[in-house]
Amino acid sequence: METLNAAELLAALGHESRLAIFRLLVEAGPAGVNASAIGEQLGMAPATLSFHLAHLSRVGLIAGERESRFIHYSANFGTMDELIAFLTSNCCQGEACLPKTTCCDTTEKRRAKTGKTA
Amino acid sequence: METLNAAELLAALGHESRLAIFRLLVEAGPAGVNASAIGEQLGMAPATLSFHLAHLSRVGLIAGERESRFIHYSANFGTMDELIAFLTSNCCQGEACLPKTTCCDTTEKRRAKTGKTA
DNA sequence: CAACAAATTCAACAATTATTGAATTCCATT
DNA sequence: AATGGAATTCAATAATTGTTGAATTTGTTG
Repeated sequence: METLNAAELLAALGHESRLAIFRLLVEAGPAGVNASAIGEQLGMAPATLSFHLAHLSRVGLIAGERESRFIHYSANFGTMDELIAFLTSNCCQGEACLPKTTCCDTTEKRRAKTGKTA
Repeated sequence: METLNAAELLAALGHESRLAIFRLLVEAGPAGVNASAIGEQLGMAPATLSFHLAHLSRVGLIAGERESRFIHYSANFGTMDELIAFLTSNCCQGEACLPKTTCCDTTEKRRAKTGKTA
């Protein structure tokens, strides 16, 4: 990932409303949440919500899929993955400096659950 | 970490110049880099650079320490750690969805090097 | 097809953020 | 204490981004 692209993703998440939307979708998982339900939970006006959803979609952090009258939005975990990889890459010329990321702890927990080693 | 605080950090990183500064400092490691050297490497005017350094400092992503006439700036890895932890927490109600973060790969590599298991 | 609900788009305005030349502060050296 | 370099602050301006009511599109249902 290039710096310009990563900056776009970070800027998209760097707004309280958009971050709240994204976190909601991350916690909701692949099933997704429809726009009006998001607006209701976060107390956002429809037009404002659409503006932020469009922004997050444009940069590829979320995606919407129409299902009858509703549009279900869900987080794009792959994009998030790439962003975190970019942020932590080439850290400290290979020296240990990020020893306790919860990201890794979470992976540990997942392994403990599933029994898989990779 | 709260959403508001995380959004501030992400917004700080969500600007191409500031992200470039931060990445430079992450790669430089704890030793840090002085302001004019940063400006030279990234081709930024002094006043512009100061503005962005102040922003990154204010939110706690970097810190500057004076050494004679120079001010050495370095990345605050702890803050970065917390941010990544926030972004990846409560993901998908505990289901696996971020299986291949380089963050974790890097931890693996580090363990392979040091021989430590935690 | 008329009525309604979900969601977006539009347009106008408000608010915030970024850039930069000039002035200033801080420190070391002579 | 004067010179000069590192870095910041200031002030004015430029540019971008966010908000929202009203209008519009899209799809469902009576």
